[in-house]
Amino acid sequence: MATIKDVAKNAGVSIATVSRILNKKGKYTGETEKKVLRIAGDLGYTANLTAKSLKTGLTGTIGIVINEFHLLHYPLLLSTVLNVLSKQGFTLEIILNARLSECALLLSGGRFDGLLITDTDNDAGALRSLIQTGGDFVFLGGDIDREDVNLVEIDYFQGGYLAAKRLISLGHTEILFIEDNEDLFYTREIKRGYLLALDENGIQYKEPLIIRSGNRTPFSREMIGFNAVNNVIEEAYFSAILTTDDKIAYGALRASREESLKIPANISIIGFGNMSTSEYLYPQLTTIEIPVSQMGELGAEILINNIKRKDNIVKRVKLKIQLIERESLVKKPTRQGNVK
Amino acid sequence: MATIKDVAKNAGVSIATVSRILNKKGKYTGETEKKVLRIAGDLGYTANLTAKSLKTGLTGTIGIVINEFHLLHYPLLLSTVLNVLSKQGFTLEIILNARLSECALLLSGGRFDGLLITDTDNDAGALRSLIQTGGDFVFLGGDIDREDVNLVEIDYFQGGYLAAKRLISLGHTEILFIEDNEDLFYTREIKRGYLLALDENGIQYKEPLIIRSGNRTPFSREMIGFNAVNNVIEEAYFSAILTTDDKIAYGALRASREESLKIPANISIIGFGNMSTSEYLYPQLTTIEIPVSQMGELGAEILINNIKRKDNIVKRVKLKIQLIERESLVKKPTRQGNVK
DNA sequence: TCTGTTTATGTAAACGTTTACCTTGACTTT
DNA sequence: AAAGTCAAGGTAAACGTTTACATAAACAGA
Repeated sequence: MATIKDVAKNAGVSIATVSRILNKKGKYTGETEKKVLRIAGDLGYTANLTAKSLKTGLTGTIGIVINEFHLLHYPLLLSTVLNVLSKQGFTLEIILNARLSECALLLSGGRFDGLLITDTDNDAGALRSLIQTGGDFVFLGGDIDREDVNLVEIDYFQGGYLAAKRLISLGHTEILFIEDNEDLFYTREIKRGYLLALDENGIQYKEPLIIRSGNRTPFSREMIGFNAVNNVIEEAYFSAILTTDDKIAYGALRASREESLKIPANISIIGFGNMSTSEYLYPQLTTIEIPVSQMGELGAEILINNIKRKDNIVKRVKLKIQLIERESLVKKPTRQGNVK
Repeated sequence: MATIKDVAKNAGVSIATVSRILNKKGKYTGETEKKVLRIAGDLGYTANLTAKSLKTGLTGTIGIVINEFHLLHYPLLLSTVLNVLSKQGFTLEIILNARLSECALLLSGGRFDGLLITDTDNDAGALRSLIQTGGDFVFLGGDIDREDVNLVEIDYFQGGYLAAKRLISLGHTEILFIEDNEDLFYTREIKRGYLLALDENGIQYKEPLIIRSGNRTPFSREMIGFNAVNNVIEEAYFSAILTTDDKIAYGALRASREESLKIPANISIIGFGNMSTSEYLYPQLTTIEIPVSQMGELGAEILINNIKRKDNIVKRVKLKIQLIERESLVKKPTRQGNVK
């Protein structure tokens, strides 16, 4: 591998001159420039980015910490973040399954100019040492208590609340709630919204109507929804289903159909996440749209601004959520009992 | 930021000793070890990985080049690659939209120990200079002519062939083929398989039955499928649909239903990719399963072996593909004409 | 007591860059 | 012609590590 030294020697100039020409900095004649560039080309010289980073203290790399990579919205999040970053000349490195307590090490390890942190654990001590590093980072969603860190979050609570309220306004009072991994912050938030809507409307929460799937279930999300409906339908009546993931809704839909229930005539259903396919489903799935692209874009922009301009104003954004009404949502049927 | 020098000074030892203790290499007493570790902790010392990389020539980072990030299977590919790599102590950096000609620079830039390259362009010159870097890389799929590079690929051709053959065996002769971006290698391969199956069975290919979506369509994949059916159904009869993506199939399914066609009674449909939700669709979608996890796993393992053991045996794997038969596939209906 | 071996630690070079500062020579100004 | 300015390019330190080699002390064997 040719180094700047080799180029300098072959061109008969000092390495300083080569560096200046390659970085287009400082003064040099067109003649030496041509010579150096030719030699560099002949030798197949490529600058060693590690050495450059060591000297300049900049790597051009952003790390993104992700723990639940299987989650519905991460592909979209990643791709929007990547787009913003690559336009600004940064690259993205994915850090899988890192606790918040490891983030301080990551940030001070010199490999990243900044960190995007998703769905992390709420660990006050770890957060404190992360702040102490003096490095730049932005949380994308998550259960963060402190007010003095950058955070772009999604109002999941509002999503659960809106969805449940809409169902109630259509006359539904027995609403089956099928939740995802209960360790996840967003799952808890959606449930909180659902329960508040019930409470505000004087609806008593009935026992088997909340399905917890446990935090490390071996089942797919679709299977969670499928099983939930199959299990509950024998035990209790419900006229609507609220889920924390479109995929759960797909499973619930299938199970309902297999019980010969007509959707949405017998059971209305609301998903979460608005997968691109949900609009084409039969029936088209009513769902909560979460502004994942916006979160990624904003987060990446805030981070880059912090890195480049070092403006230290803390940015906090809470993004609103939208209910997309489609075919799977109708008024509560007048007949009682799960019709077979 | 505390450096190894600070630790050495504070502990009253040389930086060599600190380095030895921190890396558990060479000899030292338990006493100095304790002292050094305490000081390092007090100072909040973290090793600078950039400096370490410069010295050792190893970064512990693998780059993965991805151009069509929106493709169905990349999330799964990424997550399996990440799993293999993180178990071996490597991290993954995503490089978006890099032509093959840029890969040589990436590999010799010193930032990566190796490169995984997906869906790249077929550029013989670029490939030659990539090989010349002497660095390690593995292609994951793609249109690679040369036999002397590592390649894990999926037999898309076989997928298209199998699917079409199965449709033909069920009596279908008018098969609507809806394809994705025709710039993509896998799209071309699937079509090649489809055409061979037609040919082998003496079926004349009929004009409007191949839908090309152009290479930079602004439409979603679902919309491509939806539009295709809507446009062709007025012009020509078909009893089966073959697509290059499950999402296209979702759109085609929806459009067929809106034309009051019963699926699969009137039209059989086969997707590509086996999305997790496709099993729960109504009707359950028959589809081609592509071994994406296996490709990622194998590719990552081959790359790591090359990096660690420097065994230079070229590895070439072509992974077989499987037809998953589900409800959306039946015999050709006896009645002619698109029934409304 | 001398020699040889082992152990713990220090010294300094090296990895490949960037850049502050210095030198040289040419050109301008008076 | 002296002094000043400027352009072009060189010198060498620095970034934070690792590690080959050197050194010194301790100890063993004779």
